[in-house]
Amino acid sequence: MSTPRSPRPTLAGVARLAGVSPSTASLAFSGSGPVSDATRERVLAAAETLGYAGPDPRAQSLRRGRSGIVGVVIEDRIRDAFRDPVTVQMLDGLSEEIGSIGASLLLIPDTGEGPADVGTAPMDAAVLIGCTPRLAESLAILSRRGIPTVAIEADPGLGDVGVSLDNRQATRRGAEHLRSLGHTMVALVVLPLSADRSRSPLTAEAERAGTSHVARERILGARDVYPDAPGVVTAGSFMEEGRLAGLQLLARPEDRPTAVIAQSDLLAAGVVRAAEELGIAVPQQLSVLGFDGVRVDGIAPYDLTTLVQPAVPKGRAAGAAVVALLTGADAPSVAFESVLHLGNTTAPPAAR
Amino acid sequence: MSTPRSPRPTLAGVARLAGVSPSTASLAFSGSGPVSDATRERVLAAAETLGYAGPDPRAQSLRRGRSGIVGVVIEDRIRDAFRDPVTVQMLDGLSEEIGSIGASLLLIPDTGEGPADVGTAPMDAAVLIGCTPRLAESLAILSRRGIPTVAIEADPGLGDVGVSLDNRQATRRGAEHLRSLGHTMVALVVLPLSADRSRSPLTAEAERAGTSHVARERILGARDVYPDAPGVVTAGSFMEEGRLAGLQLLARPEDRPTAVIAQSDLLAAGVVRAAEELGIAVPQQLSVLGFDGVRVDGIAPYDLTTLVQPAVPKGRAAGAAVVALLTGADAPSVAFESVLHLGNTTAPPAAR
DNA sequence: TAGCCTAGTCGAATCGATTCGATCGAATCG
DNA sequence: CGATTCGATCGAATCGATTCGACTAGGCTA
Repeated sequence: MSTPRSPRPTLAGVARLAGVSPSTASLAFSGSGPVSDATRERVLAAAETLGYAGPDPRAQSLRRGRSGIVGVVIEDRIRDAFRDPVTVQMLDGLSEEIGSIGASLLLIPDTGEGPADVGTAPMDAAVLIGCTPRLAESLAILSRRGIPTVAIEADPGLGDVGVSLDNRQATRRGAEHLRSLGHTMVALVVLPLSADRSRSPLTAEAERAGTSHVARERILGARDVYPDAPGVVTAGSFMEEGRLAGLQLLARPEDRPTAVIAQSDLLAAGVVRAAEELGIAVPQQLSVLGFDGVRVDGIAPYDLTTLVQPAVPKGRAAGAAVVALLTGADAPSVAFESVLHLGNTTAPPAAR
Repeated sequence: MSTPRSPRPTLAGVARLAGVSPSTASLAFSGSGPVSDATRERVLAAAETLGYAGPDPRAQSLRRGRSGIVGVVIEDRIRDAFRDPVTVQMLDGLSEEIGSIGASLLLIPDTGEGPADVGTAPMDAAVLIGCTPRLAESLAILSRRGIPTVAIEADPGLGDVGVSLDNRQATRRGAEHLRSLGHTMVALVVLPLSADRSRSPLTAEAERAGTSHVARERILGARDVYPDAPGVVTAGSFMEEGRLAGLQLLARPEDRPTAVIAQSDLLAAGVVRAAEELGIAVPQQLSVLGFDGVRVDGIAPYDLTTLVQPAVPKGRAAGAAVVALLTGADAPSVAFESVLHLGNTTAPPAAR
């Protein structure tokens, strides 16, 4: 009659109804202390009566000093970040791993302006994916906030823990494969080198000015074998970009390469399509090498020769590092290796 | 000397150093009250000295009763959910819209078991994407927690606000287009009908047992025009699935359809590829109709005839609904309409 | 010069749970 | 049978900020 019932029941209310103290009620819910079965059931029954849905996570995270949230800093537009299957697979591995401690992922688009989420979002740890533009700034903010960070394929040394891939070495291995087949005229199809994503020829200048660690390393690996290979910089890791690059590289028969090293499978698939369009047989007249080893949707019946990187394990490793950082365990950086998968898109160059 | 400096500075510490009360310091940070410039600067300087990175979001959300987090309930595996470009685009629109109130997205994989995140994750509101299997249960949990929900393309009536699409009508319009071109032998390539995703012929039984609202509606739309069209149920919205379905449908020349209604652009693109492989010319010998109108990567130079749905606006609408729910404004359900885009993958059937 | 208003600041209560140490009764042990 | 121990429960402090009402000077009006 007199008590105006509060909109949401609280643990205190449940405790009162059950005739126990709030501390006991808390114990009954968390199961982390000795509580008699009778009491626990009384508390649970009271909760049922009141429609109490469990402890408020906000209060929990204040008191516990932990929110169960891991931030993932991605480039500004979700739709761009998630078009890359490797990113998605990593996220999947990451989610799986941190799920084991009951944490979940908060998406933090790293737009320069706006409500600077990197600075204000609640999280226990953050994972940064190497390709974000403002990586260093974001890291600075996070470190000031005292939030541990894991950096995936960023420049070495960034973040509390790094997860890296043998981009250069792997590409070199792929290039060596092409060389061993006898290719001498090889062209590169390169991932975006910097934040302003625009299509352009791969010039020495563009190469120097590039900020994408991954793209640079993969160029270097190719250059280890083919120091003078020309190339095209794309505007993103999409089949369509690969196709455009392919059309451009294959346009003039007189200086047409006999092999293309693409920096991603999507780009490679696009090059294959361009070749199809131009009536160039793959692999007889053109070899195409990819990178990633994701099941590219829509390239069947080809089986891309590519450098298979362990995308899901990479994500899992990042997740494990997060868990380690949060539990105070040792969190060593990890380096992953790619494996050359020999598909049917590479072959010796056509005899001329 | 005597005060063991606490690991992380707090607002109270900053206030003490600045010689003001905590309340004033809070005002200085949030800017929501009258504070003299001199004081504000003193507080900011003190924060700088102490390395204070701003109010703790955990405490803020407890006090404010709001966390700035919007949950997105997706199917269990991130890598599956995000392979669908429509989902990703919706997410993008959603993120954009809720970003306007400084909220960000928490990914909640809806696995049946495990730490039931739907029940424990902190969030101010939740968005459910229609295709999740345990939709009803999740909604029940959320409602008990008092968390407002927005359901995208779920069965009508679910969630506090619904965002829907004219799946049936749109498909009907597409089918009518095919009929007007003169097609009589039409086959369907259908999205997964239920949680157990397996390839199978589209039987009346499978159709009845289906739980996917979207797939069912799109079938009904096609049936409005072609009541007896045969079909194939795929295991997911992927090109490869479309290709497999296409190979199957087009295998025997004697009962080969002259047109295929695919329930997504990816499936449609796969059907086109299958036709290419079999030497069937599109659109001369086979018309293909898609759904979604996403820029399918890797289908160029075709321009798919498809029902363009406003994916990003759908996400934005969901975001706007969330904002409305949180600000107490009116949050009406929204229905979106698709537009038939006439590309170059449909044409009159070949004269025989 | 009395009266009033306003900008600036402060105190104290509050958000909802967790957790440590204390308490109390009963059971066990010698 | 007294002392010890253990299990169950409770009190009270605490996590870190926000916010409402109260209070104090000045400045302004009449």
